[in-house]
Amino acid sequence: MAGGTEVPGGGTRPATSTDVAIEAGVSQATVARTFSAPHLVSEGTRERVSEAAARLGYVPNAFARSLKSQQSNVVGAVVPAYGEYWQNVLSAVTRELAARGRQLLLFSFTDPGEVDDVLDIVRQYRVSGLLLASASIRPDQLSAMRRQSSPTVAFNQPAASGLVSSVSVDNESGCRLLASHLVDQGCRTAVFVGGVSSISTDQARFRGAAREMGDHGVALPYIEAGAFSYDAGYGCAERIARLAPDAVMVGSDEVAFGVIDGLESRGIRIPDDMAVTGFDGLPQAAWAGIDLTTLVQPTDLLARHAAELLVDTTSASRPTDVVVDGHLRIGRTTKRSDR
Amino acid sequence: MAGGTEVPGGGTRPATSTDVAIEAGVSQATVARTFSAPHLVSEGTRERVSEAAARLGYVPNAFARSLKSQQSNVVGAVVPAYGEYWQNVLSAVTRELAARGRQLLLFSFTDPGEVDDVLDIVRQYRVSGLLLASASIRPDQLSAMRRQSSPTVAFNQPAASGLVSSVSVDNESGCRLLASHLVDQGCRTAVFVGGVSSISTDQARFRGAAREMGDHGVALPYIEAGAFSYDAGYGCAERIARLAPDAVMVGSDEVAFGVIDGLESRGIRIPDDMAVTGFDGLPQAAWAGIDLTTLVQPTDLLARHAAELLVDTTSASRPTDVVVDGHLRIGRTTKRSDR
DNA sequence: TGACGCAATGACTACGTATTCATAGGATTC
DNA sequence: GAATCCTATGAATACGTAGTCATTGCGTCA
Repeated sequence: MAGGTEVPGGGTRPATSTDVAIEAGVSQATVARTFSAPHLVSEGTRERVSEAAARLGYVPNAFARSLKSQQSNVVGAVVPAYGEYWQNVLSAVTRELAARGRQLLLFSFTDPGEVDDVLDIVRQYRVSGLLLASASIRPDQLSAMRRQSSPTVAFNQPAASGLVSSVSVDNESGCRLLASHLVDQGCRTAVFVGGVSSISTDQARFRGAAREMGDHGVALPYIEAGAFSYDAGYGCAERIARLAPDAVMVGSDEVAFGVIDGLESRGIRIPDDMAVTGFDGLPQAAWAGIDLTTLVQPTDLLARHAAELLVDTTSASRPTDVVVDGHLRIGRTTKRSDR
Repeated sequence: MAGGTEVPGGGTRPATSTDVAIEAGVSQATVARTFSAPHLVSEGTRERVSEAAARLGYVPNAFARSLKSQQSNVVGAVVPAYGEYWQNVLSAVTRELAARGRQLLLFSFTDPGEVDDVLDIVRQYRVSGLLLASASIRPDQLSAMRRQSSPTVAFNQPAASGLVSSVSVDNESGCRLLASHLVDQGCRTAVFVGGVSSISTDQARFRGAAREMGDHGVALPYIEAGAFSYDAGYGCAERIARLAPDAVMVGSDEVAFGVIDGLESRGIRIPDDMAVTGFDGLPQAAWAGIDLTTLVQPTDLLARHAAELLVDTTSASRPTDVVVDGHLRIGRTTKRSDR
């Protein structure tokens, strides 16, 4: 109920294991054991200590523990500050890590150039694992993590292979599925709208789409939206309209939502005039008003794999690449009513 | 470049300030000062130390620093695991805190009942501030935070007043704005769709809407969706349709998106048959395909206020309640074409 | 009965840093 | 030229915990 110890200033400082020890009439070591290795303490003592601790409002100091035990139970996450997709990933990973007794120290960046500076801060926290959602990172930062034996997992950045583990959806074959579906629907001309062409994921998706389309004799010009955002997609409508393809394959759902609205604002009907596909399987894609055909990433599964790699300390020394299949979601944006 | 010190196991341990001291030929104290109080170190020494540190890949150990200096620079955030709204808030708060040199330790919960357990873990980290997005919390947890002189900020939980600070939008007058707009549009009968009626925010919004409607002689029955989600909103369509009101005021955008789709799936046209309003001003509300009339919360401003309170250590002892006005966003969901 | 083993506990130390105190020069003042 | 002050540095210590080692008490077995 009460808690803390009075301190000159008039405030209080949180109770320490020593305070509890005095209160319970045992040694500090016994208090520590009561919390971190209860089986080494006799029933009666354990009870007495617990009561004293409750009385003082004692909770162990995580910093002191980490310092002494040389491990933190804290996983760092470095993710872009914006983007529907990453918010969902973060949310899923947080849940998985919590289930494994890990805390998440969150860092966000707006510009990939900031990542290296952010990583210097991350390293200060001796994180026991690191989740990375950025491709451009100085190799020495990665090897520093590795030397600390801290598992590092690149999320949906398969290009990071070699130095660190990675977890990602099979972008290429996912796009082949989408392309193949479009061809089945009778698509003869198409366009691919990417977010940022320098991102490896963007490249893999385009590659998959272009190859499948190519196998069916359909050319697939690339249009760069410039960002992975709704607005960027909306702004592509004119360039797309000029090409007047049967289908528009968009590299991400969020951009696709913008593309759809942009096209419709120009009087182009979807799917009758043009079919549209996305990629990611965001919750919004399933909303009845949108009902986008897309490739659904199994986010929970990906998060689970990531969490397992992050918790497994041996994974730092042998980077593993996990690739998971997504599944096709067929919505109204590719259902031609006239065929 | 290189980094760490060889250790029996064959791995390495991160370099310490003592390692750097030896490398640079100075004392550990000087190394510490170079990083935390550079002005106390002479130009030449500072340079020599920095070089040695770079050579060893040294970064200060945040745990040791926090332990010694008795402050952590880490802000805890306890937010619901799901919900579009919270993801946006989290993202905004993260940015604001990063700009103030604070790190975010993230905790999520699925069920409000978990919050108390989560807070026990949070307290272990001696966070220098705590962002709370849950109303139901044991008072002794709050007073424990206060004794630590750690500012605690309830985000959009104005009912938490008294013990902790809070930052929120003016829910009641926001809903009055929406209601007033609907009345202007000729609305004579209406329904309010809440998420979870026990949440104080939900109550405040309903109260504001009901009062304003009452002032104009319009009754406002309350329907509970049961959750703040798209699906919950979608599932309300039948109950709403049965009442056949002119307008549906929904307590949150995410639920409103579901309500709209649910109503349209039953052949109800929006806004011609029913007008719909939301609350929050999520990014999706502005999407052309949705274009929802809603009350836009100034999320960035709210986040800034929260960050400032969290950084200001004096705010722990005198809880402050910040209330900010939202602004009306008028979309197609309330524009009757026939009037 | 003595030797042994096990369970429970206490004394003590180390983790890596920030900070206090002390010290050594060098510059400044009277 | 001595007294004084300031700057730069080092030695030593404490933060709160986990774990190592030593000690005690007690039951077991020969």
